[in-house]
Amino acid sequence: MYGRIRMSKEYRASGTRDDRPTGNAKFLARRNEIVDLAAELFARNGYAATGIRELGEAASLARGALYYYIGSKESLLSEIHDRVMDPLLEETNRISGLDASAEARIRMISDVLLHQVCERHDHVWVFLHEYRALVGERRETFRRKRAHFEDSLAALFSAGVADGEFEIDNIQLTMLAFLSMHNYTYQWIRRSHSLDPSALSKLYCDIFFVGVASRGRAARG
Amino acid sequence: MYGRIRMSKEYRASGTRDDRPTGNAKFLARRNEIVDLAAELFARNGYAATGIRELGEAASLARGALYYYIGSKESLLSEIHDRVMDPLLEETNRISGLDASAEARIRMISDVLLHQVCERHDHVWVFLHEYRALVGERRETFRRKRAHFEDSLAALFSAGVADGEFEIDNIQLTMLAFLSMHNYTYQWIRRSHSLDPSALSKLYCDIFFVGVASRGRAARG
Amino acid sequence: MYGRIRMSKEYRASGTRDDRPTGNAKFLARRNEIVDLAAELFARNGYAATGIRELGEAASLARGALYYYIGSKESLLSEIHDRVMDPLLEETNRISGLDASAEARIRMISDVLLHQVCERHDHVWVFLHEYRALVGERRETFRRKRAHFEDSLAALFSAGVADGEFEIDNIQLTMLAFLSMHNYTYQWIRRSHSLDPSALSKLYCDIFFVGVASRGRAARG
Amino acid sequence: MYGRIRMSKEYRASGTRDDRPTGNAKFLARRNEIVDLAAELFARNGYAATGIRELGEAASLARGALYYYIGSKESLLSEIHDRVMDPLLEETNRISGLDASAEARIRMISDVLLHQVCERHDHVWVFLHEYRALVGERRETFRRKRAHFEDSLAALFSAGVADGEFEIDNIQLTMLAFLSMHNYTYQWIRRSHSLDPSALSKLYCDIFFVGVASRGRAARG
DNA sequence: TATGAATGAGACTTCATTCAT
DNA sequence: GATGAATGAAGTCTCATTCAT
Repeated sequence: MYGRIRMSKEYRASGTRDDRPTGNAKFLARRNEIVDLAAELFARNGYAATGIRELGEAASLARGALYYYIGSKESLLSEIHDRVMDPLLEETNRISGLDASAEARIRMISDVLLHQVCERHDHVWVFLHEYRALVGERRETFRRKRAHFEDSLAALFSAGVADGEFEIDNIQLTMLAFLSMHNYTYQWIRRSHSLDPSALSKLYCDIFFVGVASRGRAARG
Repeated sequence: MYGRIRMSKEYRASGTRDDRPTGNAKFLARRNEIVDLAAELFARNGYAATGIRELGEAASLARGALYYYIGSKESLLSEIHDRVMDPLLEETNRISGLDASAEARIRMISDVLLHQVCERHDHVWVFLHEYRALVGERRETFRRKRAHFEDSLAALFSAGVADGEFEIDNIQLTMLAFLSMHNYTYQWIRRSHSLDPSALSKLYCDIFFVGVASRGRAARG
Repeated sequence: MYGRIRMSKEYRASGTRDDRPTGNAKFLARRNEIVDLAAELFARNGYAATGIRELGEAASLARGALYYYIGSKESLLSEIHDRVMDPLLEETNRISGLDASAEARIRMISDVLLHQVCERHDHVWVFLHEYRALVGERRETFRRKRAHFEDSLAALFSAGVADGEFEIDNIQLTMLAFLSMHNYTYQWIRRSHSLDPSALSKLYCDIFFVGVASRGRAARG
Repeated sequence: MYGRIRMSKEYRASGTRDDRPTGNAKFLARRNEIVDLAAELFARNGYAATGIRELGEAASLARGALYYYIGSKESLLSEIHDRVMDPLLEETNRISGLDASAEARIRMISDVLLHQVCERHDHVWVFLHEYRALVGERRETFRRKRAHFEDSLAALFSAGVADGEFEIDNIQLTMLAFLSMHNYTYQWIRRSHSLDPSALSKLYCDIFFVGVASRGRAARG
């Protein structure tokens, strides 16, 4: 809240360069650790409720030193978003281009999604739960990437309809239903469940494509 | 020369009572308005980011007067939770006891859920998104109610399996899949969609019971 | 603190009369009860820490009605002071004028003091502990009365010296020592001690006039 | 868009540590100054009536920076208490163990007490007047120390009786009379009196052991 | 007589962030 | 690379008091 009013270093003079050694390997390694820690704390306690002091303590770093690495609290949040969104988009693009049935490709994306949810649970939590704390340009960038992902997914459903694989009235809503089922998973899954993401993906997709009603399955035997 | 020592309500000697006229109709009406306003602001800006001052301005009430009505910020949050959870539990209990097929009863609950999501969108947003800001006893109460709801839902799926209506391997996960699809809806639905909740419920349930794959539907005629 | 800045009714327009029926018997009786309650609460929790709300609850009176009786929080404090100081001064004046030895008269004042401390413990606590919360004219009035009392007491010690009863180097300090011993008693005495004030007075005065050393007493047989 | 959720230190997850460098010399020196200032303000205006803002102004420190040093207002009060009680207990223990008559040792304690009252008047005022503002564990700790001190003093009076030095009926009450006389001194003494604490101690003790009555002294001459 | 609703100042405290060293 | 000290705005909440009804 404060950071929005006071002009932070990162917004200072457009065009001036940050003096942080963004290319240095040791710097990046340490920064990575800090982002991981931040994701953990933000996921556990919430972004707003997690103080910079707390993060410093977790990283065994005084507040001043911490800022050397992070720039600002919000840039940390932003980085966590990128770490989820960027690999997801890459995979989605790759899968979309594969020569496979729409269902097969959607199943692959489901698998990717749930692997992320399970294996990078902290990051995904922050990504799905705290995105509204991003403001300005960062928010817009994130919104665009998200829209791109949803469009790709919707395109696969469209393709399935075009190929006669699916019978769908409302592509957009169906895509959102699919995504909802996957996304909300971050709320109740815990690593301790030691749930196999691929098994969960199969469960979701079986429901989505075939349903749970017996006569349906039986008839299809 | 002399000042005051503040004593928070939490520490006030037991036996002292709040002077708010909890039974008065006008008081309750005004309080209702304020809770509605709070739900709107919490949903739009987030619970943590919404200040009491902001709420006071929205209610055209000085801060002191505001507290006359609300008790505390967290009690406001708690009330919003109750307003979602209590009717939901009541309906769920009623529906669970009906003499109807498991599928029919689950479809009814889906309908209730989505009506809430659409028509009390602000409250539901707060309920689903900000529950972790509750602490202590309030949090525990809420957790219990939520577990009770999930158990009721799981019981219906179990009943469906017992009656041969459904083929389900993992009741708990299937219930969670069903709930995930519904719950996450609060994230993307907007009243402006002017979406019919019942139609959306039907869409979700058709997917859930029959799936979207064409051959499935075809086979079933 | 607030009352010092905002102009309260009692200070409003000099010359205008308060519209409280100060002569009405029922009014005065109720007011008396309230002052007693206030003394109890102020003594137990401290003046600053006792809220008007608390007092209202103790009196089963809404805040508005309470103000009808009390005028202001500080006027309550002032009244408690008067209830201790005024009888004390009266008694002191009476005793000072008696035809008796200085020691005898001082012993009588000691007795009066300790009866007050024990029997009006709440009022005395407030009187001795919270006098600094009085401001302006009230404070000055109180200070004057107190000085008058101390002067009367010092006069008795002087008389004792003049009569050859006492051997004292510093009258003022000796008077203060005497008063200190008595006054501080409010800190540790409790009604539950069911201590006889007269016995305590005798104990104090015996110490003060004869001391506790054995050879002294022995020598005096 | 997003704000913070405040978490008070009291509720912070155990394991997190304060970031105040409690071992640093410069930090401690500055802290000392602030505690001294606080004692002065608390003594002059009362604990409840002294605001943190006021203290900050006196220390030429913004409120945020002030909290860096003090932790909380009550911890300041607590520290002031310790600064009085701890040396007092230490001295009392030392003196109690000396090989001297009970009267001699009691006179030493009287001397220590009055030196504190005169030379650390602000601290002692706060200690004797505002102790009830301590709550919870702090209050209990303080109460225990105080009881320990009183027990030590009572033990000396007992020893005096056992050795035939004193004639005392009620040890406890006599000890309290002695203490009352000393403690209440904080109320009327001012540094401006430039009173010699040792002289005052002698005055008190002479009264206490021998009394002020002439025939007593004469008889003992 | 009594009440409920309102006021607005001010209480203590925490926050993200900066900067000289 | 790192630290400790500082900032100042904003946070939630309580207070004594008033006044129309």
